Amino acid sequence: MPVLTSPDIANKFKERWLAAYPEDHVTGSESVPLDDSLTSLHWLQNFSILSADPERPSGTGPGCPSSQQHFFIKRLGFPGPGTDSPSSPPAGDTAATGMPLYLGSPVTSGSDSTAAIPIQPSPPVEVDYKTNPKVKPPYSYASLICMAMQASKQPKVTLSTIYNWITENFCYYRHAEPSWQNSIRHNLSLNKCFKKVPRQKDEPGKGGFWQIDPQYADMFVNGIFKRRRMSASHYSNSNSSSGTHRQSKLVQGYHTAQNGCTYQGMGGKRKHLPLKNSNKVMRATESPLLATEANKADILRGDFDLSSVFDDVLSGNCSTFEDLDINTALSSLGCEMELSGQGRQGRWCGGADIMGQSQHMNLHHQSYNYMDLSAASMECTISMGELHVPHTDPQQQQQLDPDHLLQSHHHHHHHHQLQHFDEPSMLFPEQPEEAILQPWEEIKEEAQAIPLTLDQGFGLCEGFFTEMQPWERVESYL
DNA sequence: TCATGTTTATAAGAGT
DNA sequence: ACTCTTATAAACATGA
Repeated sequence: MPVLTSPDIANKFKERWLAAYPEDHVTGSESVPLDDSLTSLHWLQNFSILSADPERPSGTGPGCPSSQQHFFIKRLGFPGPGTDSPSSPPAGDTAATGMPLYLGSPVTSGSDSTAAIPIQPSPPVEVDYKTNPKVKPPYSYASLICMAMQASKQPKVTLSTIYNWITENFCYYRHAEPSWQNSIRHNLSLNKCFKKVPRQKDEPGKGGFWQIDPQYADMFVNGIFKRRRMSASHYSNSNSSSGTHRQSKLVQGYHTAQNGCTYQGMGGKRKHLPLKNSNKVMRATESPLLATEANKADILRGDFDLSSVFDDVLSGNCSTFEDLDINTALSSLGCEMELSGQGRQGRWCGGADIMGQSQHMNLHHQSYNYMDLSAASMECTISMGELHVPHTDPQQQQQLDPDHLLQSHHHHHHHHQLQHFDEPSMLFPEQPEEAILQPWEEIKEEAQAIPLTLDQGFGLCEGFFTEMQPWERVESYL
């Protein structure tokens, strides 16, 4: 099958989008000046778009994903379903910032990535992280942990589960010296985003369980850690207790509180290769050329830190509106907050596991809507309706290029459909005790965590996109 | 003994 | 220059 490169996809999508929505024609050069926090959500949102496709063949077994799925899995570099191979991430992880979207073996030429989007300065290449032991996945350890937690489908996971998932999905770590496990443990211990759940006394087994600390749920956006570096003005401008509160956490230094959920999920742009093997290990993060590409891709994917936006809004720092299509952001949140009144709760990490793979988690009827999730840091309860900035306001409505519209537009038109978050997040399972799976109920986690399907692994993160309409599907524009 | 978990130290890339 | 963030290494403790 033909494999489309990123520019190909973008261009085709753009063309078809504009054909369908000529009113959305804006100058492509006016990309949104997203700050760094807005450049790191991508892969999972993309992932969500794809995996949210209700018609996507679900039985894509190992090695036989649907074409689209395959493309995106490859494209996103995320360990996909089952044995599908992880491959180049789309600058999702911080560590991926500035990295080539593809690395490794060339796939397609991208020669017809034409005018509209002059990206992809170098031939796209692709890395199959699942089978390529040479390339270190550009995900931070925190992100890896996070992925493993998501993939496990359990509210809490053991260390070995995390190990197993990582080794299963990233060949690099299968062959790497085990020091990376030390780093994983180090991350779990130091990063306050991760919370240890002690094993019950009468429960056999070793070690405790780990989960995302709900207190930091708002730092966990769409399945990845977000840790944007706040500007000084942001700090000073934030006088609401909410904003201040959370920022006070955020600004905790790594050395004073390395734990302060300082991980961005998107990993740092770190090469930092051990001398002993730096010559053989190539981390796919080092193409300055493609940093721009990555940013563009971010925009293309409409990735931004919604929680940060939301936070900004609530803290009265509306400067963000100048940088973001707030409607997009808010819509993306599924944000008519009335949803809480339905007893259905939203969450930052979306998670409508629409395909009903929630057998295990149906026990968890914890109530996390957006407010709940961020209750620790945001004390006001404001209807999102009040926050809507009329997107007829030319000053505030950001000029989106068609690529950006890829995502934002469907939010504009369909955010009302994104209000349903049927599935409680398993990542922040601070539900009433009786609702929590007892540790011993952790079902064969080692065996189960590995061979995940796309949906199983990441349905959790589909929150914003779980109810995509057919027209919303990317492939319909390709 | 080994797996797990905590803590300290250090290095380095990148942002401010 | 300084700070933040992440990676890496290592010492040490604990418990099965």
